[in-house]
Amino acid sequence: MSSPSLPGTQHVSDATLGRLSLYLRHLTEWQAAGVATVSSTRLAAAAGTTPATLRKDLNPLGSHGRPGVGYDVASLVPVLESTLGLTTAWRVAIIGAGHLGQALAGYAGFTQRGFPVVALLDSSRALIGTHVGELMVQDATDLERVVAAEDITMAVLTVPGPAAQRLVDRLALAGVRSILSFAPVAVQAPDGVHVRRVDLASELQLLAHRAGS
Amino acid sequence: MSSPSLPGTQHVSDATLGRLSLYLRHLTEWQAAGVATVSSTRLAAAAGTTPATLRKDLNPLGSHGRPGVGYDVASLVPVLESTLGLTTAWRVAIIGAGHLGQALAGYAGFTQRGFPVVALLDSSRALIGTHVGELMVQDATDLERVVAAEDITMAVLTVPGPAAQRLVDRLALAGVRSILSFAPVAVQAPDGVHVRRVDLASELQLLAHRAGS
DNA sequence: CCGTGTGAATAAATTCACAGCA
DNA sequence: TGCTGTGAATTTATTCACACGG
Repeated sequence: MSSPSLPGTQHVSDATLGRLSLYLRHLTEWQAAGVATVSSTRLAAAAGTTPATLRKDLNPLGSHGRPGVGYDVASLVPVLESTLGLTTAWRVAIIGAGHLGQALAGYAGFTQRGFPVVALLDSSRALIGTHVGELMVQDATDLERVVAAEDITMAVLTVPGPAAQRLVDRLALAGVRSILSFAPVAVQAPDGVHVRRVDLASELQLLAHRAGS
Repeated sequence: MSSPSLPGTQHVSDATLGRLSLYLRHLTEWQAAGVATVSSTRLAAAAGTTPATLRKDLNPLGSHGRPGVGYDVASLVPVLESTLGLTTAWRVAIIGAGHLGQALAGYAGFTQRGFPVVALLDSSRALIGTHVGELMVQDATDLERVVAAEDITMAVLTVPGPAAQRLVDRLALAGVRSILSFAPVAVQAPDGVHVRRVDLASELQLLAHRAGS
């Protein structure tokens, strides 16, 4: 499945990407506050990691730090944005307008960080046609039409486990290649379609284990 | 009931725990369906991992599989529940009654999997006193009193980044040792207090990167 | 002096391979 | 024959240590 790294596109691991996202968040904050340079020690502390890890993370993106000074904030921000794929205009659809789906539709964090939610779908008669914030819940039967009409490039699945696989199949067929699923089941997707799973109850169980030991 | 009499709790990694949670989910489903035994191949497929990894995951929990047959479902379920800390009665408070907090308060998945939400707090005058499902939003100023009165053992933080650290400090001081934070900032906690961070926008950025490469 | 960039060392997680039991 | 349990090998991630530039 993994294609050899194309010239210019160094491989960046998932663990690293998660941290890059945090780095970017702090850098934009500091950029707005007028901070010009930042040392690896300071940025690492803000992101909850170590200076060594941070430098390793930033290394494959090119040299944007000056010895004795630190990293140039203004120079680093666009590089991170580009690496994280924020140069493309993403358009997100949320499938499943239950509690979680409605909340994510109204969650300002998504839009703020470059992922505007432009459609909300559900299969329940009771929900279709109702309004959640500025969005109207659309019929999940029309998934393919909505994806095309709204130019959806990313989907968030907040549906019960059993419904997830079928929706992933339909989304993939409709051309959506990035899917974030909250369903607590493993799903399969064709090559080129990326599914990432977040299991909230699982996170609580992990905490429960640690507290018990 | 029969807690594993092995005195030393073997170390189980975070990566493994995340998978154990998924295994448990499928096992309870199959147990209800009357399935008696399951092979590592089948369970691994359902959880989206490999048989070898699954056997390694289950190994430190003791031998519950029989060669040539597979794992005994009824025997494995309680072991996983015990390992994941589901034998204690957890009581969850959600701090922050914004979109995300309200959704999680009404999210059935938490209660279903052993983590009932029994309190919802916020600092906004406009929200205090309003009802979300069966819960009334309480004043975050009273955090310490609510933790004691409701016997809170776990907290979910759905507050803006800048507010997170202060609340972690107060929760730790009030005796809460397990915290799940949705704030996109690193927080520090004293020894014995576990904080796990989930950054939803970060998950989308990870997908965005993969799609761009 | 600081603080970056990076090779070397260490630690962790995953995969392989196979002996042995039902 | 099928499938577990587990040591060994491999891949991946993190930490250490230090040469070199401002």
